[in-house]
Amino acid sequence: MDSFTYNWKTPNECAKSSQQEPEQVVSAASIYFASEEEAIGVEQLFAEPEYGDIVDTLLDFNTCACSLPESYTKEFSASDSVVTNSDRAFPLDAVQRGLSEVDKTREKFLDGLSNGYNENHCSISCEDYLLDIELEEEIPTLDDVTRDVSCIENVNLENKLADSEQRNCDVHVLKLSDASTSFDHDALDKFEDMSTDKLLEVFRNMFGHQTSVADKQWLESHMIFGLENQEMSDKNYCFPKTSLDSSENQGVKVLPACQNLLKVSTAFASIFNFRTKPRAQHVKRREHIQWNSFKCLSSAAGEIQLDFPDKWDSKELAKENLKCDGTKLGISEQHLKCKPSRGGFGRRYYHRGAKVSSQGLGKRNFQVGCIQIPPGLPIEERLIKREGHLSKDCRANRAYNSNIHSVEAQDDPSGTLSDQSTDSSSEDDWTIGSETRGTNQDRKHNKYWSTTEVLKLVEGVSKYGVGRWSDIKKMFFQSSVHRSPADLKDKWRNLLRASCQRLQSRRGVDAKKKHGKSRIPHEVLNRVRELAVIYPYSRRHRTRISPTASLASSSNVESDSQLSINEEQNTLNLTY
DNA sequence: CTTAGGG
DNA sequence: CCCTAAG
Repeated sequence: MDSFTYNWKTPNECAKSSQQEPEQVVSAASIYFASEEEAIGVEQLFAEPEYGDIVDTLLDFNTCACSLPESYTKEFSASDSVVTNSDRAFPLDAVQRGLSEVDKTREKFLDGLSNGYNENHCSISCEDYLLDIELEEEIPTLDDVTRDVSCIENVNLENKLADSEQRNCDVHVLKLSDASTSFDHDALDKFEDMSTDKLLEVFRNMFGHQTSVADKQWLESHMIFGLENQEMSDKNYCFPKTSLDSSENQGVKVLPACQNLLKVSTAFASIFNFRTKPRAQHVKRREHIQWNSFKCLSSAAGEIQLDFPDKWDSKELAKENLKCDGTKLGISEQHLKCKPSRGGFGRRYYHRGAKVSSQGLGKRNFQVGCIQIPPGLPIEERLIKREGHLSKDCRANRAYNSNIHSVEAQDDPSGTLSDQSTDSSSEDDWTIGSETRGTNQDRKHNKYWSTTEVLKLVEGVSKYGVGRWSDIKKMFFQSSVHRSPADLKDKWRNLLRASCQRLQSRRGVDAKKKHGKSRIPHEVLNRVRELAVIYPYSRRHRTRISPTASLASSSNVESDSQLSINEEQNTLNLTY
């Protein structure tokens, strides 16, 4: 897997997990400073008295400027890469030596560091810190790759990424080498002839600040490293952006390990970039610096495992999103209960059901709690009427309750579309809901549509067209009991609205950000618009609105749906 | 039974 | 998400 595995955990957690997950232990050194200033920053941090011990034992700044993980060195060494140079790599044996000596100091250090930092504080700080760094615009994350898929086949993109890891490494090495071809290595030789004082002066001129370290070898290596970084930044090199186009996905060029490496180094650049960051900002982030620096250094000693924070892990992020959805679900349902407009029929109706239930009719009432009973009829009559008027959904749910497992056993016949996460979670929710619905569940399924489901819907519409909802349901949503054809229709209507709104917001002021990021990828919405042009949403609606009417009303204020219909008509008029 | 459309 | 009208 990745050469870099960072556990952003507190010391205690790390100590525990290091025993539980030994396979995640990285090779001894796993810091890679993207810039000279990063290294200096760490050095300055540990130059402070309270960290003096740890500096001497953990990091040997006299002998190295940066460190690379063993696997990384192996991978790149054959290609004459910029970043691999043995005299700049962290001496592994030194680290391991320090490892045995450092136990007591480390404990002391951990105590000192965690003083005033409870675990929550640490994690929050890390998160805040990470949020503070704006990296996403520059580097596409793995999550972006998997989220911004434009068609369903790309769901397995992650696997492709993993499979092509080695190949892409070569690509990167080549690029890196290219970036350094113009680098004047001969100029570096003169460093050897310089005195230490001269080197210090050159160092100061080169990096803009004085170093407290006067070791000649250290200075040389730092300057070489800085020059090379300068070279790379002059070239404005960045990792190739991943194309979201499905036709190019076979050659995904972002290597996760390298990507993460870049992120880590960029993060450090952000921390230790004293020249570009205002002083106040630096001071403000001091606690972050200490904590993150500690983590990196500890990981260099192979003691503390560092994991990538959730923000960088697409799977974890997806899980978080699911969790968030669940939370939102709860909130929204609570909210719905309090909303007078919506709560109207559902809650009142439930109270009637409870009355009936108290008269010995038992659990059935929970199951029909969603059916509206005409008031005034005797209870028995109401029940009979209810049975006759049982909606499709309620019948389906009843059947579902009677044989949950058999329904669950059904699988998606298409086989290409797995919606396990949403299905299982929603079904779990539903199982719970059916037991407790009497008290706090008015609506049967207030389950948010996942991106996968939206993709399936788009796929279905593109295959069958708009209007054949039951066909789409049979074909793509057979395993999703809680998505009725009407739901698909409703969702399509909402998607249409969303895509239209997005179009409008792009024209004018981008007010969408107020409501947070839409989870629906742009590509999907674009596809929805395409399909809306091909398959007009409503034939009835179209015939109802005459072209003259649309022209007459075009100057007036219109609702989004009407506007979208009119837009479709205009497009259709143009194309036909 | 399915769909469109309103709420 | 639910309901109703219409086919």
